[in-house]
Amino acid sequence: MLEDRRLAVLRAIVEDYVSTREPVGSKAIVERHALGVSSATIRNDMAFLEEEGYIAQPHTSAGRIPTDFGYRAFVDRLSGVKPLSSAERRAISDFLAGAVDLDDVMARSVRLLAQLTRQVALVQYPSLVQSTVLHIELVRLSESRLLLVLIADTGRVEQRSIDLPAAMTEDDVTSLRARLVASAIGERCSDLGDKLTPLVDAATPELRPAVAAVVASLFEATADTVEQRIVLGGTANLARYRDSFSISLEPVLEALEEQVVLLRLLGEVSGEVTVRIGHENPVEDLQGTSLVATGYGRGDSVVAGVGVVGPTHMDYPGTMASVRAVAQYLSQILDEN
Amino acid sequence: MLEDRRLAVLRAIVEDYVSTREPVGSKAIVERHALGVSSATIRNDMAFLEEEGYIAQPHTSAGRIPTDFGYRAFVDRLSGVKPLSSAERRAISDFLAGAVDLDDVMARSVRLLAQLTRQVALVQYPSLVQSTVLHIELVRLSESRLLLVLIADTGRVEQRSIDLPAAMTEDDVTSLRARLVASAIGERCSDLGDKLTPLVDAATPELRPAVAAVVASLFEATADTVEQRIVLGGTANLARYRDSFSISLEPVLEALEEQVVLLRLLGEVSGEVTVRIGHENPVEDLQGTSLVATGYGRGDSVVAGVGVVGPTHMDYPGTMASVRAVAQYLSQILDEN
DNA sequence: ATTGGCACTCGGGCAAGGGGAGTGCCAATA
DNA sequence: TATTGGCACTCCCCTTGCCCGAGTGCCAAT
Repeated sequence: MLEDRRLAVLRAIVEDYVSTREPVGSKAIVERHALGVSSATIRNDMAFLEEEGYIAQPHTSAGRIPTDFGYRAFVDRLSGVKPLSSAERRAISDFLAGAVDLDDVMARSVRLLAQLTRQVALVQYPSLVQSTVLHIELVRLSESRLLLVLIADTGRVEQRSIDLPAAMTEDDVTSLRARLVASAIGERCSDLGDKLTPLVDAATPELRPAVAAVVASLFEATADTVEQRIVLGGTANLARYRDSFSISLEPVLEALEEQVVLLRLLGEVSGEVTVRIGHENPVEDLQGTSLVATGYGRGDSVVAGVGVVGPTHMDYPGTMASVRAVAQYLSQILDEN
Repeated sequence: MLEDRRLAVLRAIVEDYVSTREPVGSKAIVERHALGVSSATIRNDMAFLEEEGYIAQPHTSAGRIPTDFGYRAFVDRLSGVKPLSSAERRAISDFLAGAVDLDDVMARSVRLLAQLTRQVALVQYPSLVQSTVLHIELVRLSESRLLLVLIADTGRVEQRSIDLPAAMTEDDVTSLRARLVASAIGERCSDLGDKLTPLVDAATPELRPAVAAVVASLFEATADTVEQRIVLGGTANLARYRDSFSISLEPVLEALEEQVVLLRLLGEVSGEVTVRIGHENPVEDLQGTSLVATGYGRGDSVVAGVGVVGPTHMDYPGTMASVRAVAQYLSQILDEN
């Protein structure tokens, strides 16, 4: 009861601060939220909430702002599910329906998510490790150079050009291609190692180095350290929050340009929407920001992540709804292929 | 003689302003540049330069800053060629040498250029229109879906999935693939139209719609309106210039996220390094910035552009040198393939 | 054409002061 | 015990006024 009202006060502070970006005073709460008590009571509650670490004062005689801990409580216990309007849902499906290939799907998604949330959006390409091989193609560029193309069932296409240790004839290439196709198609990319090493051993001595080079290249292309790609968009939205980040936004922009950092951010997504608030963030330069992310994939398996980075004082319910919705549509598109 | 000194004064103003980012006064010029005249003389020259529109005063009793027109004169008549240090050249070639495929080359180039110039870098993928077809692959995803893969000699790989109007058997696909390969390989992508329409007419009546769909998709993939891709990097560098842009940097970031805008910027590059200063810029939101760009390609033909966007008070000689150098290395890499 | 001298202008920095929002505490009350 | 009105207090922030100095434009002299 009393506890309930205190949480209601916390909710009011979070909501008001998110929308106005200014410290919230006891009087403002009484005016904007019908809590049925006086501002003095609110003040008592606020003193309590501050003691517990949910809120803080920028300086004496200013209103309160939520701490990271306060946002955490808000997200965990106070924010209901905020369904998207049907117009928004329509916009999403329309927007993604027109995509012609995977690159296009990724580009459109990131743009869409940035628009919906008005924040920086991240979308990860489906992981190769989780995919199966749909097709492998070898193209002979010259007598000692090959182009290797790997097509995965998730729509990803990887290419590598290979400098051969020894010349190969067109016939050599054709036969190798046939053998690769026979051994690899339908297999998981992560299993390619086991499936393809026999090919090297089975090759004639003079071709063995060349075959080894091709298999190694295929390996390399599917190794989980390199194969990850993340696109990001909506960085312009950061500029709108220029003064919201205690520090300047340069380190934030810098961090977001590092693929490694982005991978860490989206590395641990699951089927649920995950929220990392401020200091909970593993990346130091992003500890003034929050991350809302989730995974998408075919059926149950998560093949990649999608998410949003923004100021800690973001609209969590709305952002979570948008991220979840985009992830659902991405899963759906993947299923259709 | 007198004219010469006035230009020297302009050069001094541009150089000092670029390095300090503060209005340059007559006394400062006398101190930092050995022009052999007094500050009063410089003042007279400055009054003249201001009248001619080369420089301006932010307010009475402040130093002068160059106008766009002043920068233009500086670039056209005053800036010598600033050769890169051999260390820089080495860094460039080392940096680009490790790339495994075209995507990697593009990603590394943009990163490199952003680092060298400490500004926002743009690199355009080689245009398909200018390329020839190296290989075409058709993969049968299901009985009514195909994946089309087009490999160009510039290293570009385009993919499209196609919903067929009618089912095709594996044999149908194999034979169509053979015919496509026979007609298209070695041709310019822009000529594909002429070369492939006969295939549609030659197809059996029941397959004709399917063949038409494939050819249309191939068309679409090589149409010059869609096929352009530009990567950009180093946006964090914009934040360092936060206050340099008269306006805020949000519109700049926004403009840079529009592919259409980037295409306009790099659309008219030639073999020479081109500089667009402030208002000379065709994109309204970027009229507070300058563009330094050039083309790269195999031999004489320009297949794509590369460039840098930064504040008008940038180090033009240095930036031009970096852009030119990166373009040269890109051309070289293209040649090797 | 160049120079030294001089009056003038204007922006930015600094201190002082008032207004106001918001707080904490206390005594009174249901 | 929880709530409330009242009140004194604190500090931020905006405004005002002021001075300083950098930089200019002009002029008379060379």
